[in-house]
Amino acid sequence: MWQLENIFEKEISRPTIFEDRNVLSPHYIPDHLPYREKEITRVMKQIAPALSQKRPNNLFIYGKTGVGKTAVVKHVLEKLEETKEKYQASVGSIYLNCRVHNTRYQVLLKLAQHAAPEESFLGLSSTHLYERFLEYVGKGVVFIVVLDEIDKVKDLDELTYSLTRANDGLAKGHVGLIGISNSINFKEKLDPRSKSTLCQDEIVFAPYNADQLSAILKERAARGFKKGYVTDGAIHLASAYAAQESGDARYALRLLLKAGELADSKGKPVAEEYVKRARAAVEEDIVIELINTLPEHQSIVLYAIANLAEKGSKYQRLTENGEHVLFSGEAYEGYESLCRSWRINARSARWFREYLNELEMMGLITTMISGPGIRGNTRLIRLAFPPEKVKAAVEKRFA
DNA sequence: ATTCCACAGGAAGCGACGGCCC
DNA sequence: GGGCCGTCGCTTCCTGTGGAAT
Repeated sequence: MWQLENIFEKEISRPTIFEDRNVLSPHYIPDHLPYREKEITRVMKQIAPALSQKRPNNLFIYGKTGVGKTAVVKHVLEKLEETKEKYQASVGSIYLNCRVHNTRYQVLLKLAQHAAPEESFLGLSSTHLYERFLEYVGKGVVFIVVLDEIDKVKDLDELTYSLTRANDGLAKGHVGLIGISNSINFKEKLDPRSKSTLCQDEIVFAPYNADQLSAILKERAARGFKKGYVTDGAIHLASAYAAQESGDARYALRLLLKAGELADSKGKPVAEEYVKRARAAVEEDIVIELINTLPEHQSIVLYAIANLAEKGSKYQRLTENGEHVLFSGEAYEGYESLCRSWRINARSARWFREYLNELEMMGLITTMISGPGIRGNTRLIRLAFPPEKVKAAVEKRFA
């Protein structure tokens, strides 16, 4: 008992270089969003009519991950809530992430629950939920619905239809829709009608460049770490890395946080070397995550390749720069025997080739076609990451 | 030049599954 | 709730390709 308490106390009282770790978390929404002033005003303009009980415009927001789409919209919603208090406007809003609520029913359920928080909607049809929501809006409320990752909704056409139809059927009150997505091609798949209602206005968020990322990181670092515990060099390096990776601020923050953790365990300020190590660590986290979500047979194929790459074989060749490569035929044999020992039915060779293509697309392996010097027309496979790490990740998944 | 090898990847088809329609 | 249709994941079959062996 005593020991346990002491460990807790020790952990708590241990000196740390962090001032407030939350500021560095990807979920944190800062009050100030640098380089997004234009976007903020545009979003505000679209929904401003709501404050004078008029119908707001629907809006579609597009941009790659980590460019501040969600942060901007959440920020605007907060401002909207503040302002409505002041003007006593009858305005409501809800933010939903469609990865969690990915059907028409689930979205409508959240809307109904928002409309009548004390009621239970267990076992009710989506029509009923919809009616309940309309009843609420019909009292003269202007309601803003934000659907983040809107491309994840399975029956989006039906959902947008319901929500826009609400406007036609109501004498008082309006519904405004804001859709957020990181894939622009997805809207081409939409029914033309939902496309035209949803995309009344569009905003495209551009990726951040290295200087902008640097400024963002600096601002966060100033609040996340204790004074003087982050070097400018570290910040510049982290932003440079992230700028290469499609200007993703979330990635930049992840790097900084990881570098912070590494430095913290040594009680040293965050310097460039920690950022470098953080990049490797973050990269590894991402790869492990990727392997964890791989379909069963793809992970077995990967494991088989790692196995062969590790222990080598008679067919194994070396490229000019001395790296190990495998023949696809032999990799298939390895996969087959692995399946046998794990008592799993192996897929056909044809499908195996398809798996190879997918693994290559995910960057877990690289392949090249055999040139002169090798009999036949085959692919040479090379693992993109150290075999031990790949094997460990697969084993963890399989256990 | 011809045949053989060791595959790549397209085409067709098959069974299971999910959604939709009456 | 049963019939139908589209799609997914997969197998089987097949033609193509590029270099090696003869």
